[in-house]
Amino acid sequence: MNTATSSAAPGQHVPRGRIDKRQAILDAAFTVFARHGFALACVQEIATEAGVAKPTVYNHLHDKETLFRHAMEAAANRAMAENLAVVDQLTDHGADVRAALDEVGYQLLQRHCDDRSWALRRLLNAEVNRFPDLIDIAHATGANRITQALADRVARLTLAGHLAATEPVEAAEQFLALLTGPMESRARLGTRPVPDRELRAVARAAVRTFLRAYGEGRA
Amino acid sequence: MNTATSSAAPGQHVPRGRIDKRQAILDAAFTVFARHGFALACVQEIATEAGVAKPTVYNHLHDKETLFRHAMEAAANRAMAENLAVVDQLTDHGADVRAALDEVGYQLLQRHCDDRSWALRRLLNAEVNRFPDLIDIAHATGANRITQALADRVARLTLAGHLAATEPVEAAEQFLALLTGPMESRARLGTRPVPDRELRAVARAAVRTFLRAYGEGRA
DNA sequence: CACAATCTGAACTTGCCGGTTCAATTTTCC
DNA sequence: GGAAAATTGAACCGGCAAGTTCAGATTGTG
Repeated sequence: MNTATSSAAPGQHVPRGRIDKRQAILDAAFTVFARHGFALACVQEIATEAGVAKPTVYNHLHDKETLFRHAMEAAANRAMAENLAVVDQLTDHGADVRAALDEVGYQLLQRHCDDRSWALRRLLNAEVNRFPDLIDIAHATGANRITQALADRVARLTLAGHLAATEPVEAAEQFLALLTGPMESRARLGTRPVPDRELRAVARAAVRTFLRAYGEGRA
Repeated sequence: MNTATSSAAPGQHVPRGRIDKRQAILDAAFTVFARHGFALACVQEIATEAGVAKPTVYNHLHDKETLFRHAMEAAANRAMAENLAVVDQLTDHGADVRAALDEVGYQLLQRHCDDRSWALRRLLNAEVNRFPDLIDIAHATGANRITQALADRVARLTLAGHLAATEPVEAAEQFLALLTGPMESRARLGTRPVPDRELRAVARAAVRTFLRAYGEGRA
């Protein structure tokens, strides 16, 4: 396979040959699946969106199901990486815990309210009956991973005397719940863009009650 | 030919005439839609599930879309009523706030983890693109309604000196978030039955941090 | 320039389902 | 008992999309 030649996107013009068609197909597949759902998404539309002919799609990914699986997995991995990067920011700040949590909470909410994030969760919900294994993969590489990473940070903050979290994983779970819970009703399942001001406000509220419950002054 | 008296299930003799076919059709529709999603659910299967012929379905509800809408609306109303009944239990108990919140939280989680509740949320997520108005209706008669009812109870408890919630709606939102948030990862979108013990534990944890943040001792 | 592999556009087969029609039967109501 | 309304089974139409096939265009390589 000569997919090697300049896989790093030399520019814009799509060279009619075989370059990184595969990635383009996966991206287009996620977009179209997000638009119509699995059942009504036709492969022709995916091919068109990717600037590719239909047989080419079937050449790279044998059928619609594997196409869906690979597209979902790629999207989940990307979202997970972004969220982990945000959580890792909680390492340095040791002084002002509230400010650090505010910022991390805000950025987590930004990722949470991204169009592709909403689409990913929507598709997981929608097709859980047809692809039961996908939810295991997504939760393992998704929610659980982030909860654990956040629990690590909480444990460090607790040892440093900045928090009083006796159960780091429980505290992490509840912090995430306080962040994402109030968004469900505001974002209308992703159909309504939430202004940054509102994200900041929700993050502040979440951090406020989190610190009231797990703040330094608590036993 | 007549499908003959008592073709099946001697328990409840099916009165072949027009009785409450409509309700049977709506129930069957929700079941089948939950099973296959809107796109792949065929009306023939709904008719069979309801013990009815296909033209009868189209006789009561003109097409597949209105059938879906009515089925979803009925399911949402039922779920809302059940949740409101639970929240209303928070009226009498004035003494032991923690015990009352524990019980209400547990029962709310039970409703939240019901199969039909999960199916309802799944379908809302899945078909939000095709039925954008459904989410408004569901949220208005669902989440918002319950949040407001709970906020009412919180306000009463605050005035009675049992809580220190300066913002009742925010407190209610966060209480619900603390309850339902940790369930997402545990219930696998409803594909995994969560034992009662776990529901109790999650409710206790939610009430614990809620009372730490909004308990009587707080300002 | 020629060879091999791939990509492309289009047409085709196959299967499924929404929605309708219709004659025969059943139920309800008077 | 009898008429009106509803139900039933079955067949039919129309449309849509998955997946395949095929000849011809394009690309990379020696």
